[in-house]
Amino acid sequence: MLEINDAFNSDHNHDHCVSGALDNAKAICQENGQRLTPIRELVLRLVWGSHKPLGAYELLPALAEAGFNSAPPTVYRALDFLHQLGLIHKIGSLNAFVGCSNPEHPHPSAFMICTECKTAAEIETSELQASFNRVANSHGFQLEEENIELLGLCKDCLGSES
Amino acid sequence: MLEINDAFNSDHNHDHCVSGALDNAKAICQENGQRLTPIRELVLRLVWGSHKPLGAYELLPALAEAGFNSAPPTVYRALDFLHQLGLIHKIGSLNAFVGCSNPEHPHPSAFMICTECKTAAEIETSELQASFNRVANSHGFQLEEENIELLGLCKDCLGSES
DNA sequence: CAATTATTGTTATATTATAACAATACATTT
DNA sequence: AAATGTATTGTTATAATATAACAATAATTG
Ligand SMILES: [Zn+2]
Ligand SMILES: [Zn+2]
Ligand SMILES: [Zn+2]
Ligand SMILES: [Zn+2]
Repeated sequence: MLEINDAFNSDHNHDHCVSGALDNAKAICQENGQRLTPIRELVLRLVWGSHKPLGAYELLPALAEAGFNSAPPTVYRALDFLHQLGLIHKIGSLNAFVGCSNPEHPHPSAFMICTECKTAAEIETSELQASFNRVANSHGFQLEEENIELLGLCKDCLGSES
Repeated sequence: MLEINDAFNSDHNHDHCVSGALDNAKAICQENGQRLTPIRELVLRLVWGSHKPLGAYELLPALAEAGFNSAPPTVYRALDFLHQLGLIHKIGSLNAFVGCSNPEHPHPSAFMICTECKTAAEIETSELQASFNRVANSHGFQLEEENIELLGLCKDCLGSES
């Protein structure tokens, strides 16, 4: 059962993604005794504005519009906070951030990323996990974190090629 | 048969890695009608100085010492050249580059990376490939490139913990 | 040799990220 | 509520990573 979020389904109700993410964030902050301050919530909303990973500097204008300080440390602090709680992932090859679809269950960062429309869809890795563990174990490597990026063309972009 | 290079074997003869990499580079440049100029060869040697990924700016001093121009574009051009021929990989989460152990056979970038000693050991992904293809196919995704990073502690660093 | 192309040199700038410290807001104790 | 300590945000400066643009040189081709 390989699951994925709805990122590549252009018909999905994205408001559900956002409201779900906000609900998750509130619950997780609660559990961890952390505060989802206005800045943090705004940054989370902005990151969840779409399923396309956003760079830190792309968030600054919206912070300014909302009346907050919009210097880099402000947004990086919020991103670090959200990242540490597992509410967002960082896509290393893009230097960009995207919302986590399932923060209630901590898991590695694993995405299919469309190089055309830039959409990043999170992959459920439980099946892959066995393979990774086998590779690691066979070399005495203690696996602690994973960054998995599958790059290519999503269904929609394949369909609309020249 | 999961294979790996000798990166995590501290006893390995690293001169073999370097000379092999140089031989491969010369052959591949030949086949592709490209020139392994002195700058490009030096950058490749520097990247192969160890199995620890190096940032572009870490290479500049050595370029200067060797009498070359040592401005960023020089090293980025050489890195881009080597990357396009598959002679080196870029580790996205580190913004750093490491030599490819098997450039004769183009393949995705896949590494185990020790967060303690910084060594990056390339993983043979043919077994994982089936899983990745299955995930991609099941979502109509046309897989074109992969960046796989497994982070953790290598055998040696596990053994010498406090 | 002349013309063309590839490579390198050079200067400037764009992009991404963090350090350091001050000011404010929040929480806790009295 | 006032005092205290902690967490968060504001602010300025700078570090680290990467590219744009054009000039100069070297290599290749005709
Ligand atoms: Zn959505
Ligand atoms: Zn996630
Ligand atoms: Zn070696
Ligand atoms: Zn390789």
